[in-house]
Amino acid sequence: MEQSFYDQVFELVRLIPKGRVSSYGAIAKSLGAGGSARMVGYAMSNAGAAHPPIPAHRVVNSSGLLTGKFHFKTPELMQELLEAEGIAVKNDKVQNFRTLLWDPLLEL
DNA sequence: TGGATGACGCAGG
DNA sequence: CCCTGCGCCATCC
Repeated sequence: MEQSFYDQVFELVRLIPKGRVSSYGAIAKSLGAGGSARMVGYAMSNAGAAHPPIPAHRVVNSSGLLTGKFHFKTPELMQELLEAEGIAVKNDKVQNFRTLLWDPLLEL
């Protein structure tokens, strides 16, 4: 059963280590779809409905901005989840993003 | 089958 | 640093 891009995204996102973050672009690229970063985000809209919960809060845009926070149950939830894992967030942006970034291509 | 959609990325001002 | 516009492309209806 061919797993759609969605499913591949879900599985990869679930592999993101606690206390680390990843970006839509990095995920898309690791799946061999460099230009479809938007699809990654689009896939995440299903994250809330997906069965094994997906740590979508660990996925931010290439700048470390919490662009998808409005898709959570509450806009504050995303930041709170990140801070609960030891990730500093300021002004909707992940601090030390470059350091915390988990690139599947490099670390998997 | 075709066209709209979108939790992005990058370049330019 | 902030904002704007354009391109990308799998999925949905």
